[in-house]
Amino acid sequence: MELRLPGGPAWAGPPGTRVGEVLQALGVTMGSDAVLAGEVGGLTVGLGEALGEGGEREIRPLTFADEGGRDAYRHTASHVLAHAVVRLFPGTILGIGPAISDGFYYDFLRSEVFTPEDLPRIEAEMKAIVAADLPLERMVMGRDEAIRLFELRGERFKVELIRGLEPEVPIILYRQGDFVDLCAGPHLPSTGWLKAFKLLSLAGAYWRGDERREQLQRIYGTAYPDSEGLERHLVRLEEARRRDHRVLGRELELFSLHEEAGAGLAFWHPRGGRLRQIIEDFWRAEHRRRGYEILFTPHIARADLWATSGHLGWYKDSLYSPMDIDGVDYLLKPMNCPFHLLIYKSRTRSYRELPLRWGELGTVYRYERSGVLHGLLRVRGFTQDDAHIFCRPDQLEDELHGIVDLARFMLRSFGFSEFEVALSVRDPANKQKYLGSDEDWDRAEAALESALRRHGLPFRREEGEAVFYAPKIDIKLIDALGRGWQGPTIQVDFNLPERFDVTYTGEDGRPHRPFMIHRTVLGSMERFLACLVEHHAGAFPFWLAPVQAKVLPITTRQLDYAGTVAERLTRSGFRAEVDTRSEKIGYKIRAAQLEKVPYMLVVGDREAAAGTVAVRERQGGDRGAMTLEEFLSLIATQGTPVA
RNA sequence: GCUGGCGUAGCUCAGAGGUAGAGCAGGGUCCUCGUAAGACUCAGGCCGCGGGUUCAAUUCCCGCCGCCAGCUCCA
Repeated sequence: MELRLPGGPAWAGPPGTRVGEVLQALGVTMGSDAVLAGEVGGLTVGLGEALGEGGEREIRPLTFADEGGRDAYRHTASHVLAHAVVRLFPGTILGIGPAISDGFYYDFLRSEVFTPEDLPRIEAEMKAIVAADLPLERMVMGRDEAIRLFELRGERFKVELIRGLEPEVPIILYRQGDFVDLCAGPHLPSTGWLKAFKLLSLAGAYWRGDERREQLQRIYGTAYPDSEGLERHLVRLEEARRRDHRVLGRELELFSLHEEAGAGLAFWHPRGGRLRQIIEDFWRAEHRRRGYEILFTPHIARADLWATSGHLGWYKDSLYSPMDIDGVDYLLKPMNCPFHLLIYKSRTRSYRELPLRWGELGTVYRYERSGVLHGLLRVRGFTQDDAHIFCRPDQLEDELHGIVDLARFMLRSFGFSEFEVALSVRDPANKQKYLGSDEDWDRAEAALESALRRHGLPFRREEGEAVFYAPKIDIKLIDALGRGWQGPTIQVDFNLPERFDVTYTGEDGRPHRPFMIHRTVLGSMERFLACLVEHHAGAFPFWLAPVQAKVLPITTRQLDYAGTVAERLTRSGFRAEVDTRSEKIGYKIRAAQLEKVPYMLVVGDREAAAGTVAVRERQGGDRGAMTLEEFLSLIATQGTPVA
């Protein structure tokens, strides 16, 4: 058989040769900081794996920079973790232990609970296993034999896993010393290849993610080929903690949550309120510019309406209990769409008036289980930047294109430039479980896809991910730390137009069913604020900053002048405040800096006499004195976003 | 909802079966100062809520509420 490096030399030899030997013969350097695994015929293979039969194929060396190499590395770390745990805590039953995007975990069943104090002990044991440099031996075993082996060891989850495997799938086990695990691999050749790793946290997790099954204890960790990589990861975690919107939200007085009021209900403070108003004003103006109308609808409606919409059925877990009004049940709205449909139906619609683009900053209430609530990211009452578009089939693609364009424009304006786009479409093998005609689905999916292509946006096509009534586009924002945040969602809805029997009169004088697009750009005001806070680490760009300039008098002598300066700025439409405390200038600067105010205007006797301000930037420091007019023209262009 | 952890002043955190302390923040007085913390002083607490054990509970036990890390789900 013959193997060839991509665009490189070839190797020929007998089947059964190990991947590592082939790579070595081809002059590839292997090791923790070099090549960790290989890829043959599109499959990741461990270096210790013997190559099967096959014609001429490509062999690609994988390092930690490749997903395959990284996963092999971390997956091995998870085995070392499990090995250490069964050594320290005999009788522990193993769940599963995969590599994940930032590290690895392993799930364990054990009657006693792990405590944070156990982690260093387990880590120490892991280091011993690494120091012993135990080779990882890959074994293929008969099904019954494997089941017997794990039954003997009391590993009932492994037995369950094996029983669940398709008969033609080979049962692969990996052994390191006295530790054996069911595992498809691949792995590093030996435990000594692991260099830097750390156990990070403990959590509960259900066996196979099913809450009806046993709850296991999960240990999370991460691993890198060098301590610098691990250190960088830990610094990143620290940075994420530093940006936590729950902490910054309190420190910057943006919002609060109150036990007295109930979990998951947000209170917007004056500073947060300013920010929200700026966002909403910008949102409304941009929507009007793009042909949207703004609607306002109630917060409650008769339960019948939610029966018509179908929410009472398939959405009932998210609804709050009805309230009785004059003997009729009313529900708090979980969505705005039925209301917009009522407005649509308030009179007959002509093909001439389509598309209708109707937006609403609509506050909705959805029950969320207590355990999932999280700051402003997951709440029970929130304001969506919702809109519904009713259009003719021939307008669908342009409308979708326009929405994507609006979404990008808005997000760029708020400082986001990186996105991850997913297009969720039908499962082609299972078409009957979806509402709506084949033709409509094809049209909608094609229109969604072409809207993305026209924008040149790279996207992942996810078959079978669409909900039963709508294909959709989901756009994730990537923040300053590379984390993803759910942003715009665009759905073509095949359910509600039918249920509400909405129509328009076509050129032919006959009723036609319009397409209904459901979309949000920011998601919800609450979640978007959280996202903005974390993305900017609380240091909002000038146009969003709740306080744009803080006037800092050197002594109380300049209080009057400082007041004049602030007033002048306020009258020019900026948000300015004076620090009137009797403190030294260093103290006031520090305070303003911690408040993350973009501009500090220091005014002493010199400035008061000359009618100037000494400008200090949040980043960049002292910019020297300038007249108030000069400062106003400096900030004049910063009052609006630059998309 | 489940598992584990946590809940003491606005914030960060000490403390202990005999009913509480620090730093920062806040108020006051003094200082009037030139680019990241001036001095002194005052006030601030149903020790999350309810029940139990005890002579005595904020401390121990139980329940509830809330928060944190996850599981699951979603805007």
